[in-house]
This record gives sequence, structure tokens and C-alpha cells, in this order.
Amino acid sequence: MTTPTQSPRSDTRARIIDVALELFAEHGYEKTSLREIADRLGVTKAALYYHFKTKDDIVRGIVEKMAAPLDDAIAFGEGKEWSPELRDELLRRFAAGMGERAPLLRFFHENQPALRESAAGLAFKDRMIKMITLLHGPEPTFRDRLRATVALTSVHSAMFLLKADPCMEPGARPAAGSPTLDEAMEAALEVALEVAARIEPSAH
Amino acid sequence: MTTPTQSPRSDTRARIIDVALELFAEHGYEKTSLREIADRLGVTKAALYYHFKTKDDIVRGIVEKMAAPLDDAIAFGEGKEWSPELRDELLRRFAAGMGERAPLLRFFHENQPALRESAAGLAFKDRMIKMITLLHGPEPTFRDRLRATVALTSVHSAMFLLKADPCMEPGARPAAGSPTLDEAMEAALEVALEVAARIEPSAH
DNA sequence: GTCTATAGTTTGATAGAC
DNA sequence: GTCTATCAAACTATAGAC
Repeated sequence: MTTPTQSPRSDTRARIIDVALELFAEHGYEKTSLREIADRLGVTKAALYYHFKTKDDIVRGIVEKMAAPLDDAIAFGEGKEWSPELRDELLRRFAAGMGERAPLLRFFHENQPALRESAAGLAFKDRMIKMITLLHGPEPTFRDRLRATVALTSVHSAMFLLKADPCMEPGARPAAGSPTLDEAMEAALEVALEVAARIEPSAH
Repeated sequence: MTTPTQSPRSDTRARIIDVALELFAEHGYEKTSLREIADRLGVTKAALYYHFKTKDDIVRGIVEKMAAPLDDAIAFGEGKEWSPELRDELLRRFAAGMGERAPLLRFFHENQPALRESAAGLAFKDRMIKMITLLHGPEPTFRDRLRATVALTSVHSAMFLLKADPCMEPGARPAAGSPTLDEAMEAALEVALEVAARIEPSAH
């Protein structure tokens, strides 16, 4: 067991990561200043620099803390022989893991320009590409790789729809009401499974 | 006919739009400074401000000039009664129009945080949502709206794949070589049609 | 571990000459 | 229509006291 005298696992560092991801996802990486993060936490900018060397280092912290479900899914799929069942199980694990970490996925998709020059951002992108590779299996066609990619992005698209204005026209009914996050994720997984179902690596 | 003495339709303004979109798509809106745009054009920042009132006004210029194919597709679909044939024709027009304007789509998808506070950005988003609505027709379920959204994003996903490193592992073959832009767009349309095919607005 | 204070840079935008 | 010169503001990051 851990020492009782030890503080609750560097609480501030964890809080910085949480607040930063929240702001990065909502307002974007570039538009979120360290001052905003510090203010929301009730500390000063300098305090942030005690825990993280640079702004980009916070991104590193975010990815390291939040990408665990993605790594788990990759570890589960890696080494196994490809099969339709494996493919579907990977999608289920991805949807379950990322659905609970919606801000991370949003941050990744909507801040590509900032993440493109970030080591941590590229590391996350590599994980996504690895996930795509596991999904389509060996000797894929371009269409197979595209289907795998589209399947993964359907989770993000579902979130986009949730955020988008539900009532768009005065005449149109608000499309079966606003679904909950869980319902949206369920729909995302269903569509993802549909798209991925036509992946057939042996038919090259 | 237009006056012969008139200059070639304000060449500089058009060049600013082209260069700005190119840089915005490649390096992102926030990371692209007006100095960079001016330098590449061989002018100064002040010259930019003669043609555009603010940086965001350049975005407005981009959308107004480049979103024409999208408006055409919307105009084509609006007022018509929904049918599977209309749905597919809309997807074909969208893919054809946006495939030729790949940077615009990339700019839109990868710079949401910046565009979220931009009037021009919101106008483009409205067009996309309108396109989604035309695709799924009346009384959609959330799944239908999601399928319509995913179908539209497949064009962007195809471009993501094209940019992503083709050779990912030492052992893996580079997935049927690097396809051309046209081949990628053809694949994107095929996947989009697949995804949209299960939209059935009457089965609510 | 957190603070004050500030260095040092870059940015978007403006004024006015030509 | 393009230039030079400049502004105020905002940012990341650092130094050093407590």
C-alpha cells in the first residue's frame, strides 16, 4: 500500500490535465491560454510551469492519462489473427473507451493543425492509424482502409450531431428529440459496425 | 459585357484568398499569420487590410468563393421530394464539388475551434447541416442523421488517409500503393453511398 | 508548491505618405 | 493599391522571493 503521508497523488497536476482538456476541447488549443487554465484552477500561470515544462507538455500529460483505453484496445488486437469477430470486438472496445472520453476525441479531431507539430499529438495519431490497421487486417485495399477510418470517425460524428443545433428549421420537428450521450454512442457503434462489415481483406 | 478598362477582376484579392486557404488548410487558421500570407504574395500586411477588413473577413471571402458547389447541390435538392435517388445524386454532387476543393473541406474540419466564433465559419456549418437534412429527408431518426453525417465526412476521411503515412510498418506492404486523388474520391463516394443506403425515413 | 514580476516575442490592426 | 512605421494587446516562458 502507498504511504499515508503521501499527498493524494499530486492532485493539482491531475486537475490541470482535466481542466486543460476541457478547455482545449471547447475553445481549441490555440485559443486557450495558460492564464485561462490557471484562473479556472485558482492558481497562477507560474504554478502551471512547475508541473509542466511547456504548454505542449500538458498535451502530453493529457494523452498519457486519457489514451489508456485506446492502448488497451490496441494491445487486445495486436498479435491476434484477423477475423470479423476481432474487428467488431475492436470497434466495441473503441466506442466504449472513447465514448467515456469524448473530449479527448473532440480535441484530437478539431485541433489537427496544433497537434500536427506536437510530439504528443503525433503519438496519438499513430495510435489511431494503428487502430485502423488492426481493423482492416492484412493486405487491405484503399476502400478497406477507408471503411476502417470512417468507422472510427463515426463516434466523433455522433458527438458533432449532438452539439449541432437540434432544431434547425421552424417547420421541422427536432428529429426524435435530443438523444442522450449513451444513445448517441450506441448509434455510433451500430453505424461503425455497418461500415466495417464490408471489410473483406481476403478479397483483394 | 463588362468594361474593357476594368482590371482582371481584382487579381490580388483572388490571390489572397487562394494563398490564405492554402496556408489555413496546411498550418491551421491560428498558426497562419497575416505576415506569412503577405510574404508569400510578395506584399505587406497593410496591403491585405486594403482588401479585407479583418483576418476573419478573409475566411468570409474564402467561403463565398469556394462554397459555390455546395450551394449548387443544396439548391438542387431543396424543394424536391425526398427519394433514394435524390439522396444518391446529392452525394455524387457533393463528392464531385468538394473533391475539387479539398483544402476547403480540410480547413473546415480541422479548424472548428477557430471557425466556431466566426460568422463565415458558422455560415458554412449551416450549409453542411442543411446538406445533412436534405440527405436524410423528413422525420429522421438519430441514426439516419448520423448516417447522413458520416457519409459526408467520408470525403474528408479519404483525404486524411491520403495524407497519412502510407508505409506504416516495415513488414506491411503499402496497401495497394498510394492511390491518386481521383481514386480516393471514387472510393469515398462509394463508401458514402453505402452508408447512406440504409437511410429509410419512412421506417421511423 | 505557489506566488509576483517581467522578459521577450509575436500578433492583428491602424495612420498616413506615395 | 501598396508602402513604411507603429500601436496596443496578448501570449509563452523564466527568475527569484516566500
